[in-house]
Amino acid sequence: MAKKVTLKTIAADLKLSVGTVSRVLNGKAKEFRISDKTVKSVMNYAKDNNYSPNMVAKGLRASRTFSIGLMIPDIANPFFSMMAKHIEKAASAANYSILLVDAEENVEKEKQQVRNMLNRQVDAIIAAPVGISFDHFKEITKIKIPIIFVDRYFNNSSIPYVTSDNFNGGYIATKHLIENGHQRIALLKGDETIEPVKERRRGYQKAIEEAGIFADESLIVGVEFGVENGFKYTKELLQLKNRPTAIFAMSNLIGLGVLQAVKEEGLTIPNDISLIIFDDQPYVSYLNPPITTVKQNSEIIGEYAVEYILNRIEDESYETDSKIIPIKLIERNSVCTIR
Amino acid sequence: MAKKVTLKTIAADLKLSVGTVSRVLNGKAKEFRISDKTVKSVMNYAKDNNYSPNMVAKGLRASRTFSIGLMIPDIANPFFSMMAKHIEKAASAANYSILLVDAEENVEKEKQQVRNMLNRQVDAIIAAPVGISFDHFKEITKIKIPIIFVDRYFNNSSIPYVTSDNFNGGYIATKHLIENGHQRIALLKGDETIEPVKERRRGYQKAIEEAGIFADESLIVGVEFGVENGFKYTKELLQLKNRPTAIFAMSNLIGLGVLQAVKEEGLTIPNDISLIIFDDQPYVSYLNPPITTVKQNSEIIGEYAVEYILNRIEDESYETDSKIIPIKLIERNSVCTIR
DNA sequence: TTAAATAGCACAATCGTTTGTGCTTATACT
DNA sequence: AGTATAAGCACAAACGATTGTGCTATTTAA
Repeated sequence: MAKKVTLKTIAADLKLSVGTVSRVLNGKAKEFRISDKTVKSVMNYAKDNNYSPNMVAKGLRASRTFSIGLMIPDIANPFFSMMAKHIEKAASAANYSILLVDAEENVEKEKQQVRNMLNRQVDAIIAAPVGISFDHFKEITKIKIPIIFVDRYFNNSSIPYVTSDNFNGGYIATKHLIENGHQRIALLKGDETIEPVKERRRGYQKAIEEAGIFADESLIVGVEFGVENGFKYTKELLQLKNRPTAIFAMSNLIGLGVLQAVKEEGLTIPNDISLIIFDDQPYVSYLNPPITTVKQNSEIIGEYAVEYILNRIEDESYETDSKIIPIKLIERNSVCTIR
Repeated sequence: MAKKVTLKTIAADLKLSVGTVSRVLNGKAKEFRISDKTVKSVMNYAKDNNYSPNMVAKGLRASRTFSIGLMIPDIANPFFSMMAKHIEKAASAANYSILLVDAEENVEKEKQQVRNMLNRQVDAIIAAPVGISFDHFKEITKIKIPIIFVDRYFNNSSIPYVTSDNFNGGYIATKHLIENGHQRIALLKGDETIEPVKERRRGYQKAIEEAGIFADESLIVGVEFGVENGFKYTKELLQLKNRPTAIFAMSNLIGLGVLQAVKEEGLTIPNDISLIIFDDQPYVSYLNPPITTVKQNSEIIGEYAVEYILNRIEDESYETDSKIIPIKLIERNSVCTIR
């Protein structure tokens, strides 16, 4: 139990004042004309006993902790864990640490933990919010700490966000299906209080309209992003007398549910039914068949988020518009051409 | 910019001393015989202005931050993100926060960030270490803060760990293959400086020996946990004049690489070659074919780790043996029976 | 030779808490 | 009436760092 070496212990051992030691260690020796001899001795002592500053003391004094709160609805979702990875990478490169919270898609935990983050004096918050309500996030802006939403966001809020081009994603996926002759295209969506879900749906609908296809509302189903949701509604869709020829799944998890249901029904993709999944994951190219997806760029999203945060921390008046990151259609073999 | 409400501001407004306010807020009013009137006024003021304590000040004073450092080699790996989820859940339930670092499988970053965690005065560390060296972790024990390894660990260290029953995992997977008539079973492994890799290999070898099968060393290949590694070595295995009839892949990512290579070679699983993957993931049952896997229980691993940490924090003398969590063979359709 | 300038530090306040000790005033006891 | 006892607080130190100001001794200038 080597006794902690602090400025105080250094000062005592060297018979200096803690102020002097602090200045030396912060490279302010010249500025305060500390003698070279003193500088040397402090430096050596620090190296030898490998002193390193107590960040919480520093944080208290500076009201600045060099930490960023990261609020994620489900860190086990590969989309989010990928994003988290890039956020952590960018943050640590700038000497910031990440305080991670998994909100478990639960608004109450989210509220409570946002509070906790503030009590811990994080310098900023990056969040993929869970639900509808965001009063707890508004409070943050009042306290004047930077915040940005990633992936999910709120339209009726002035808090900036970075997200994928969800509208275009919905549009090109649907259009791709239409160009391959599909007319009855099911949309298996998530919770529609979530903006990206609305956007993807808008894109879907625009493509349908443009093509002059009958917009059958009964083909638009689903209530959340999970596997079960995808499974359950696909089952229902497949019972329809006038069954869809293609399904557009709004998340990788929903896509997994679709796969299972289709399989259980003894059907095969793409022969019996085509499928496009929103969100590309490493494993989808190994599925049977490899699935055509809309690929989001979580790296860019993460990097942009911390870039914004960092700028905002340095300059309170720094402002940007929210950012929409382009998506890409990755064609594989889950879409068949009709007629 | 509502001015921060602190003990000081409360004390000033109520014309009390900060000490008194602190005691009231910490429920020590009786003990220090603070009058009911004072208690009421402080409580009300606190509610109305929703005071909540500055955790960094608290942390400085108490040398206790209620935070746990979580060091993960690759948070985007679904196995780790799942584990992280459970760790965060258990920790936050106990009012601890998680400081997350993605070491990027890089020992240097790991070292540096362990240091950072200590500077930030985390109360404990949970780590899935990256590599061979662990001097930076030994230092931790000297500082007397609790630490536990998860998944990966070091045998020649007294630091406790929770991990899967890797030996048995390797054993039953290989045995399952043998029972299905396989004699030439390839082992596609990760970096062998990692203990779990050694264990899985030992299990594999025991099964081979027990069965009295020729142990062909040329069937044991691979150097790390990534997709490319799985791809590259599978290609090589498939070039062999006397090709293996089965592959046992040591990680989900290696498994993906195997899949790709097998596909590129125009072969199919399980007809041309059988496959078992160590580590079950949600998507594997949707692969073509669904893959037989060895399932690890990341939930238990995560929960046990924080349980240990918490006990250790409360009681310095608390000790447990390292824990080996049972694994399970999940049979699907990637193993064919020979003869 | 004396005043001014500079070198080289020490001192103390501060950030927001917690906690040991001490100081009044009021009540109780004899 | 005089002294314990207790009630109800205030004061101040401490955690580890940063930073504005002040103090002393030496050097320089006049």
